[in-house]
Amino acid sequence: MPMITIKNIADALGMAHTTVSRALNDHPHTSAETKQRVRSMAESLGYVPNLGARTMRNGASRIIGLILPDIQNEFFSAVAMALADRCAEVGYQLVLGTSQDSPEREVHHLRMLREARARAVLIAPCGRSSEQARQLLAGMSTIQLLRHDPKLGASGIVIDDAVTMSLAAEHLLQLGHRTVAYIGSAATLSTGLARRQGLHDVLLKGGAALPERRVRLGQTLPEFGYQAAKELLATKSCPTALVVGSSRQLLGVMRAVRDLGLKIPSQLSIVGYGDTEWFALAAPSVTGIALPIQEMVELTAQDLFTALSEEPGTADSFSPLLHQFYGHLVVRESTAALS
Amino acid sequence: MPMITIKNIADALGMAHTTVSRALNDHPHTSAETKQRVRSMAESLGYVPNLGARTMRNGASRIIGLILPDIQNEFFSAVAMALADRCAEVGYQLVLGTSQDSPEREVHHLRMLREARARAVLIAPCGRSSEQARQLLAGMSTIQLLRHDPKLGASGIVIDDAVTMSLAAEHLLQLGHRTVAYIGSAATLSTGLARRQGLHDVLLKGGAALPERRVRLGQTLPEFGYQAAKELLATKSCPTALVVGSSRQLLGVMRAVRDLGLKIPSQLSIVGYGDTEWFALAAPSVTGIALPIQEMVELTAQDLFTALSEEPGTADSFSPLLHQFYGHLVVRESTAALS
DNA sequence: TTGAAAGCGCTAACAA
DNA sequence: TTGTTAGCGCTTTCAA
Repeated sequence: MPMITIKNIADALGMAHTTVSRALNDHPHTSAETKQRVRSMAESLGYVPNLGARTMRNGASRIIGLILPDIQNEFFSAVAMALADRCAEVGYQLVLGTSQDSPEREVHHLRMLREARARAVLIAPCGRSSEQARQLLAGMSTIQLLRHDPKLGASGIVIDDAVTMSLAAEHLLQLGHRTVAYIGSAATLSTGLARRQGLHDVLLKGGAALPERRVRLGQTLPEFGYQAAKELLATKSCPTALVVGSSRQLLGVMRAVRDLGLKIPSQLSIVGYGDTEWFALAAPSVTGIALPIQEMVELTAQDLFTALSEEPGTADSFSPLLHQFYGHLVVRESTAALS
Repeated sequence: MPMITIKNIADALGMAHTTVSRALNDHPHTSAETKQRVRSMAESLGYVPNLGARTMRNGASRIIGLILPDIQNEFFSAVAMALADRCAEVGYQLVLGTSQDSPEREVHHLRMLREARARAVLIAPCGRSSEQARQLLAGMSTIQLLRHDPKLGASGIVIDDAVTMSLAAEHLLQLGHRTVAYIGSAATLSTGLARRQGLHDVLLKGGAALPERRVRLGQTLPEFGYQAAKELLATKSCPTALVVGSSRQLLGVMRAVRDLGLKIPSQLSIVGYGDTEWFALAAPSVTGIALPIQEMVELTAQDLFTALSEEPGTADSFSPLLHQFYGHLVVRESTAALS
């Protein structure tokens, strides 16, 4: 089955292929009759335009790149879902790449996107982005998402993790906790750093230190949470409260707590970062910090369209702001006053 | 910042652009010295190949299309994640489209993929795929995934939902349940139909009918599960067991059960389809049917590469089989013998 | 081993 | 309103 081109249509209709092109693109100076004839012929021949040719001609494709560390994370998958919808609505295609927090993978995807002449790139930087990544990004309209790396540009749509995480600290201080532990994502991520910092600072001010030995940072996987929780909770100086910076890690933590036979919240209070659907169903239900995902996605889509409506040449000029969002605490059964 | 082309490189080096092309593509009949000179010049000029031009020239792109109903579903997001990795490994780009179970959206994505001359398409059909979708798919290497629509081709990688769901029926019969209700996905989906059928047939054989009035089919969203559960459990002839065909719906069901103040499992046994991570953490923990997601993804990737290694012209000839997988029951606290 | 020429499908000037 | 010509960047003949 050979691909039909505008030339085939032109031949079949005995006209020039440029006329066909104009008719298909609804060019103003074209007779209504021609348009009609061309379109029905295109239809009956099964014509499918060649995006590659169009891209070459126009110098830009209709591809939007989305680079996320991971797409199992409900946070990221919500973003991917919403953006996929929005892109389709305006006739763009979404190319998805997962970096798995690896700078090499990140740069690979950026390179491919550049090769495809992507119209814009949405990226949650891996935290150790290479110089090459910076250069590649510099040539494309970029929106940083959920995570922010100043090296890659000023603009971004993020959560103020320090302030948001401090809600957990205040909540626990209020309940009388003074020995708090933390499990979270690696310090190489902007989020990992800020969350820990926010927790640390407020706890300290409240007279509760967060020493290294009660902190475990690592991959946002259930497995890491499990290991870290086992380590932290097996010590003699067992903390009275535990904050977990990633809902994926929290899954593992809950399993560990169950294995260790710890009673929540009487023996240990737990606060999770995020507010995944299962938090309310867990035994006991988990106190979490709800994040305004929908609002962030909304703004991202808006920024994206602003970027798309600008000249393809002027990269990164559309939105030089860092938008900060804030979460709110949702208290459930997993936290209680220190008895 | 203008885009560098092979012509620019050629000019800078005083050679023909064809030589540059050959050097960059590691063509056999090219001197090692030329290759070296060309490559370092390409590097220093910041050359980025134009995929559009290459696509036009070759008649095929390096794009893989992935069309899923939804990507929040852990089932689908696991697939998307794994495939994104695999595609990147072999230098392909993954274009993600979400159909939201709408035939129109589905056909839109297929059309765009065809326009982009996608090398292959992986699709979980929406269940009411249009004739146009069939035609578009016929021109591309296709692998049906997780769901199967015979209209769109014989091959596919799916779960034998009827047999797998019958595990739930057997389990409940064994526990003495005879009044079972079912909440699941729409009958337009191959999965929706098969799951209900599998449950129905085995229950009937065991002397427990599954009448219409104890069945609610609809969208795989928590909200639908919530409503459906409220309806089913508020009746006088309240069932003693409830099977839920979608883990997303189950989230809503659990909320409804909690709102209604029903005791699980003493007043109601619950079996979920799938075995999401939170099943083990819920209160009470949920009996589920674990599905071999990883194995399926593995096979999908394998089939995909077979397809890629074949001639671009010969669509759909690579894997004319329907691979069926089976789940297994994981018994937890939410099911108990009828007292 | 390299160069010259042609053409992939499309659109934008310009001419008719 | 339509046709002619040219060129986007690349690879593949074919010739040198």
